Order: sequence, then structure tokens, then C-alpha cells
Amino acid sequence: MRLTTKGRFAVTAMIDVAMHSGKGPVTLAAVSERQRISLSYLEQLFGKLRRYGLVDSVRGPGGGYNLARDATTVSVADIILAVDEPIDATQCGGKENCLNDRRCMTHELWASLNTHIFSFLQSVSLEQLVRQQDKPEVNVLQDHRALAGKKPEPAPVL
Amino acid sequence: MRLTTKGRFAVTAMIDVAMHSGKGPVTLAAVSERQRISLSYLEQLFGKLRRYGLVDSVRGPGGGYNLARDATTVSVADIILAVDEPIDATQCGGKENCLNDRRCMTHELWASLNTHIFSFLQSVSLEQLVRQQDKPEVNVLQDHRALAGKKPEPAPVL
DNA sequence: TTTTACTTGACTAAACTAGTCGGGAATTAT
DNA sequence: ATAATTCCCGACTAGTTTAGTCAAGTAAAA
Repeated sequence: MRLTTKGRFAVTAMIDVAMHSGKGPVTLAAVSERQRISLSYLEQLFGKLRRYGLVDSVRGPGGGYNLARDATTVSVADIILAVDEPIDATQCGGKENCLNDRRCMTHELWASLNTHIFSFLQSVSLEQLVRQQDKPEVNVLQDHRALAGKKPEPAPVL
Repeated sequence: MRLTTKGRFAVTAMIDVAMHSGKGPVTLAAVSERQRISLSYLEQLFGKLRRYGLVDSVRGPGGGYNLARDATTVSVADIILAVDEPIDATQCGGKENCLNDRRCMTHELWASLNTHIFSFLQSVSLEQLVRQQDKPEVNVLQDHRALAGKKPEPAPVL
């Protein structure tokens, strides 16, 4: 799992498509204008989203992109995995190296954190994010933050 | 919060110091040899760890580094924050820009994830990691992974 | 006073990020 | 047909970050 602005853009763009499809496919030009993301960059991102089966494309005039699956079945994790490719586990790849014979000392720690992050992102669906747009005052994610049990000070940035 | 190999190295090195202090300070040369981390790079990392008050240095022959605080009071989050500086929130800084007037659509999502990751790393103490070294079969972190409820397949890498 | 060891800052190759650019290929409207 | 629209794809790139190296110190013990 990689967490970059690329992934952020992809999620934002997917929300946009989810919100505006219905009257046919959504063009990248429209997404670009609404979300202020460069068209060429969107093309790059949607190429990946399409290859991962998250969107369907329609060519020609009146074309654009549609969600390939229902918004309830698409998780944020899906979107991020599609654009921020896995960057295979070179750190510790399988059982190998790590450190003199035994696996490196923080192995379990990072694996655990990984799973944590992943399952969180998997627990949030595109549909939830779309609903949150309509009613900004109702925060779908609040329970998660409550669970964290942290005071609402300047959150450390990823 | 930033998650790079730099932070990993720092955590690994801190575990090493925690395990080997007792017979006086631990030299970076020793850590370098045991953990296969470049000495010069360790110097850079420990400079930061010292400035953040996580270790104390003793100069001269027989010198080296000691933990400045008890291992039970040092969290993994502390260590990572010390070496992977905060990289201030340029994405959305405060209330500004984000997107045409209202804050960008994924704002809450990332803030929430952030808090999640942070509180997890804060919940793991250096002392726990040290104990895990002695008894590798008992995994201090297993409850966390169980909590995640994910099958143990190739975990996505950070 | 020499050696050991920490301290600091400047520098750098390689990788990655966040894009741009230019040319296509499919489809529809005229 | 052919022009317009839209997706498709690969090559290219400026800037930043990572993961270090190198050199020149300073402090303290033997």
C-alpha cells in the first residue's frame, strides 16, 4: 500500500464520476474542470482504473467513463491499489535476507501496520464518500476517528 | 506521518540500542555491524533521535548512545516522527484552497486514515518490540492483526 | 596528547512523483 | 467521407525525496 497524492487524485476523480454518471458517461474533461486535475494526468490514472476493471470507457463523442461496478462494492483500497501499483516487497521479500539469518526485527510490526491501513481503506466504500458529499455535516468516518481515541489536534500528515 | 525505510531503520536501530545498553552506552559502530546499516546513515538518524530527546549521547572512548527514556514510554510513532519529519500539510493546509470553495472531497478520509495509522504506531512501545525479539514465537502484535480480520495472504506493501 | 567516538553540514546518485507532450484509434454527427 | 470528439498510449521531464557518502570538526578518556 502506498499513500500518495496520486491515490488521492484517483479517489477524488472516482467520486466525481460516481456523482455525475447517470446522464451517460462522464468525460475526463469535465472531471478535470470540476476537480482541477490536469487532463493528461487524469488520462494516465483512468488508464489504470480501466485496466483494473473499476471503470468502463465509451469512446467517441458523448463518450467518457462509467463505474464498472456499483459504488457500494468499490473500496478506497481498490482505487489506490489500481493507481499506486503494489511496489513489491523488496524490503524483506518472502523469507529471504532481512537480517543475519532471522527475519528483521521490525518485520511483524510493518506487516501488522500494513494490514491495519489496508483494512481501514477497504472498509470505506466509494458510495460512502459520495453520500458524504451530499450531507457534509454528517461524517461517515467519524466512528473511525472516535475509535482512534485521539484528541483533535493538528493531525500528523501522511 | 510518513512511512519510509528511513523510519524502519530508525526503529530497528532503537531496538538494538534498547537490547544492548545495560553494559554502558551502545556505539553506532556496533549497531551498524549488527543491523547492517551504514554507519554514516546511522549518524544522521541518531542526530535526529537525540534532538528529539529519544536518546542520550556519551562522547569519547566508551561512549555511545543510551535510551533517554524508558523503553516502555517510547512508541514507534515517536521514533518515526523524529526521523521522518512531519512534512507539513501542504495538501490542504488548514482551511484553505483544497478545491473550489469547499474542502476537498476526500479531506475527511485522509485525516481519518492519518489518525488511524498514528494511533496504531503510538500503541506499540519500544519495549514490546524488544520483548518480541527474545520470544519470536510469541507475537505481541497478533491481536492487532486479528482485529484487522484479514486473511494472511501476501500483505500489500507500504 | 592521542585515540575513540560523537557532531555537523555539505554533497550526491538513483528513484520516484506528478506531471506534460504528441501522436494515435474508435466512434458519432454532418 | 470527414470532421469532431473522446479515449488510448508511450515517451519524456523538472523537481523532490531517499539513502546514503565525505570531510571536518568537538569532547572526553586513557
